Amino acid sequence: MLQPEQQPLSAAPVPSVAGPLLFWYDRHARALPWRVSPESRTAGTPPEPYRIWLSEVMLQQTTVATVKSYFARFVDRWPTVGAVAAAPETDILGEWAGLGYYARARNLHACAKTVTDDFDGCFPRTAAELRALPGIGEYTSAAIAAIAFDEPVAVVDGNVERVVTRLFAIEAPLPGARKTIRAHVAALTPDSRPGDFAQAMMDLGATVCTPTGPACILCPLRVHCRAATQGRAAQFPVKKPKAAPPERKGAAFVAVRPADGAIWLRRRARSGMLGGMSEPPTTEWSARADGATGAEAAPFAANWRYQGAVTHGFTHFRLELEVYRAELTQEPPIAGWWSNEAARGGEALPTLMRKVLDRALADPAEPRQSPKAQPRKRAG
DNA sequence: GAACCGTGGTG
DNA sequence: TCACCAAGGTT
Repeated sequence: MLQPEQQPLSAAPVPSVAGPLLFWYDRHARALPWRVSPESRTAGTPPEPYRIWLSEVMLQQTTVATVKSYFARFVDRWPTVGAVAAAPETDILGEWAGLGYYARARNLHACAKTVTDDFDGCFPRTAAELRALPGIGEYTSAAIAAIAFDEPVAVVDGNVERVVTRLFAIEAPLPGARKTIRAHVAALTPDSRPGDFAQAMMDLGATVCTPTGPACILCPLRVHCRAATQGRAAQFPVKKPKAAPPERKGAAFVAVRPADGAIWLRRRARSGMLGGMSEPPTTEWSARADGATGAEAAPFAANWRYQGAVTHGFTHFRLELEVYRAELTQEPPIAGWWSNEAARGGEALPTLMRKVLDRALADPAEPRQSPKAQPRKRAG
């Protein structure tokens, strides 16, 4: 059913977009570690499905700049999907630590095992089949199918949404406008070079049709773009406003073994926040008013001393954790393990927990304001 | 649909 | 300081 604010697809500049966009892409495509250049592609070098899959999962809600170093370490350590499948899940989580959205890492491992066990180590070649694999949704299935296997499917990510809402000056707010956007992309996608078309749309969104200050003067599509024609590009996409995230509060307890400075860690539940990742023992993270804090909330008795608090912003709430420290000569009466400094770089510690450890181990003379976690250090 | 799930960069 | 954003998926 066509909504009043939607334009009929017949009004779309469909035939003239793919040509100039691919012409632009052949000259301005970004060089990325998982990408085969347009020239090599034309010369017959296909992209490796394994590298496309891995990069696409890492790139979910994550910037190219952040992904590059993680991608390099992953493919160096696990060169094939079979190698990922054969690795213990804790190793995958350890290599993913700091990248966020840790369900991606668990699903990545599950997906690798499915591809290895049920598909003889070869990724299925259609978006519909890929869509059934763990961690591969609407976007990622289309992206892999188009880029690795030349299937002409609509690939819609945040970049494409921005480009399309500007091209057609779509006034309806996201996420409601997604169906309309998808229909436009499907109509624009060519049967020839669908993978390059998808990557070209995303490159355009990342480098020219940017969220703020779009460089319309450099855009190969500006003559087709309604928003640019009206001088309103930066006004799109329209988004539904979100409520401010609530605050939660809790406490973290860092037990230190004086002999070698090792710290007692445990593994979080596989589901929920930071699922499967490592941490020093923490309380539940409750609403700010009734959060369990103070040394009384500790999982076992010790000479806990307050070391200051750390704050951390998650997608849907902000957290303040009080940090307590105690020296222990005996093993604590709860499940876990000692992790010394040499082992700590390889632990699956999320950024929040690295902030907690930094706070707990900081020199008491240091000011307690610095909220940044130290950059991740790795053993070996 | 909407809530849940991380983190780092940027204005 | 803060709000927004980034190659989204699952429940």
